[in-house]
Amino acid sequence: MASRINTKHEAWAKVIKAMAHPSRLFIIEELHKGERCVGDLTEMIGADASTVSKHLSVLKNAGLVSDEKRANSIYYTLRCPCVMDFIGCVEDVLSANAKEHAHILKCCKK
Amino acid sequence: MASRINTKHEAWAKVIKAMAHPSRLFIIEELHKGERCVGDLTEMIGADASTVSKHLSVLKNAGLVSDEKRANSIYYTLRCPCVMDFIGCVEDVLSANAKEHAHILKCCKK
DNA sequence: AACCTATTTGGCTAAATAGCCAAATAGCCA
DNA sequence: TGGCTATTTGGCTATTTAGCCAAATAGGTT
Repeated sequence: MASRINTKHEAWAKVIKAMAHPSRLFIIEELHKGERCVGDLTEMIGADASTVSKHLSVLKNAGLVSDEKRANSIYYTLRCPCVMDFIGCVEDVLSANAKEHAHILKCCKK
Repeated sequence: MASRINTKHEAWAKVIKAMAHPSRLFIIEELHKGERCVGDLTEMIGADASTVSKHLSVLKNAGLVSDEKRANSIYYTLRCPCVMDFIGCVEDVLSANAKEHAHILKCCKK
């Protein structure tokens, strides 16, 4: 049978892949609070400015953020704040994992 | 300043990274409809069984799916169906991208 | 026990990604 | 213009990932 993976799944993956990095999730979380410029984010993340810039360009290419130049800085904005809603679900997954782990420990102790 | 990236962001990234692949998103979508065994998914995806098995183990390690052996097959289940809700938001991002792209084309034509 | 069927693991290669440094660029200000 | 600040790009290396094949494993069945 022909593969049922199609462009739709690839498009989804592109966006989700752009989110799949600790620094980029930090950026998303931070931008959810409000726009930030590259320098601020760089200082908060504590990595090389070029590294942060590249993370921002990954997010921008995926359409997750947009940028605007003002004064002598570039300000980034989260385009679809709904992406942060997803984190709640991710936390559900993590707490389910933690619960299961605790359960396994409990069983083994007996 | 010390980095503000912490374990939280790494844990989030782990889960999201596990989702960030077309085949794995297909699997998630399919499991959202109901449990499926490896053979069924393999046929639908049209890749090597070992490849699909590895995708499933990525999802399982992230805690996104669980498996249960029954008869002579292993059935996989989506543990937190909420992950599919997120796709709606991803679609929002994609349609915002499409809209912007159309807008740019329109501007250039003039 | 020997045999199936279903699934996983190991080994390999090709491709993608993250991060740093150094250099280029862009716009502001003297 | 020349210098300053902020940001991006290029180049490199180390690491991770995807996918295939072949081999191993796990249970059920005869």
